[in-house]
Amino acid sequence: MSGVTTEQTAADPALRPMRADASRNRARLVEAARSVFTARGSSATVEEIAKAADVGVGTLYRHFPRRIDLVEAVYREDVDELVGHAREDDATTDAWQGLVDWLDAFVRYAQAKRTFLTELHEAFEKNPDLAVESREKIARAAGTVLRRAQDAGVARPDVGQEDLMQLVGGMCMARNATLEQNQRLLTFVLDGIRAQP
Amino acid sequence: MSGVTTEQTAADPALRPMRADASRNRARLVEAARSVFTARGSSATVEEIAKAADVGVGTLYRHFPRRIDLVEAVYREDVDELVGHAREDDATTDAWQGLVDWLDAFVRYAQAKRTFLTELHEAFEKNPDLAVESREKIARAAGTVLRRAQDAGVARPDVGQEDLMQLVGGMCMARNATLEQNQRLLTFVLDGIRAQP
DNA sequence: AACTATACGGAGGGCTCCTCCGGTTATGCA
DNA sequence: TGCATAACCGGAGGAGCCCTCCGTATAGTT
Repeated sequence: MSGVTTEQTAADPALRPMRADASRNRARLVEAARSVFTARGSSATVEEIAKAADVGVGTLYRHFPRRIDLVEAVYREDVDELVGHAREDDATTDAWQGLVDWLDAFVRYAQAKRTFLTELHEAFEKNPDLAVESREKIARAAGTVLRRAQDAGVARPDVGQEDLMQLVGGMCMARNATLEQNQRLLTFVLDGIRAQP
Repeated sequence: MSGVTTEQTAADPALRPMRADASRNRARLVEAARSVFTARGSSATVEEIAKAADVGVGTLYRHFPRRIDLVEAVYREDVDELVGHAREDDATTDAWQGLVDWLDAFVRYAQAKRTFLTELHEAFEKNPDLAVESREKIARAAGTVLRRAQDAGVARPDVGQEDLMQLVGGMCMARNATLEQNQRLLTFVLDGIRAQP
């Protein structure tokens, strides 16, 4: 239920808006890919994904010429959704709660990333820009929510966005850590970041 | 030139020593696999490896039932060679030089590991024991060389083996770091560890 | 030297990624 | 609205790769 987005492939400049069915199918394909990758991991096949999206393999390959492009598309959506969280609650919610919510989203994102990490690593290998672009996007988002909390006086001013990423990112990268463990650890980090009255 | 080792698969207990040609072919296969994986990365095929070892694919599959088993074998050899370095220079060489040499070997090992990291991650995924066993082996070796240097009074006594691993391991995991950069960083770490007179 | 257990080799099966092209559908214009 | 055409859909099939099977060759033993 993410609305009808008339997005188009990043390659061609907007000569024409994508046809309605094409953009709908593209969205369904990414959604299906996320679902199948999460369920079957590395052994997910493109036929499976096409079937889950109610689409032929030909259509799939029109949108995503190589299997790895699907992985990339899913990952890009995940990253965009994560950084989107940082923009939404601009003035509506509490600054501290905004930080808490965003870090929680980050932990969930990192956890989800681990379910198809082998595929993702291959994507990074094939397209190094993907890694640096995503890292920058996320760093900017982290900076936004952190600075907002600091400006409101609820977060310690001597914590940098890099510190935050290092702390939380490293935490999530550790093997055999469950979502619950990471969320528990996150509360410790948050206690450490909160401004002392 | 590693000598004729009459090793056998880890699975079956020693009912009989491996036949000479079999053990020779096994060694050649691992050697060929290392070479081909290093050269072609993820796109290395088993046919290529068999040809490089002057052996048929049937023979390859007798020794390594699945492609991933080859990756595992190469990795195990690399780890064993690394921890071997820690034992060789027991009383022959200087304790400090022993530590330096071993850490240098470690950096080289980590660098080599990155050339086929996608494959390796899959191997860890399939066989989690491989990761923990290797980590323990390496940790023990690190402890050995470190303690020896500390007993000789040339390394600070307040540095733990875990600190060492965290420091050097984390350093090597960073993306786009060259062997030279890491070796430079290693000199800083060594300066920090050396006992102050 | 003969015998037997063990290993070798490579043709072929099955699966997966990806391509190609005839049929179908959406969009712009009269 | 109705038509022309450009864009899109679908699935059969090619190519390549992992892995199996079984007849042949060889090392080790008596």
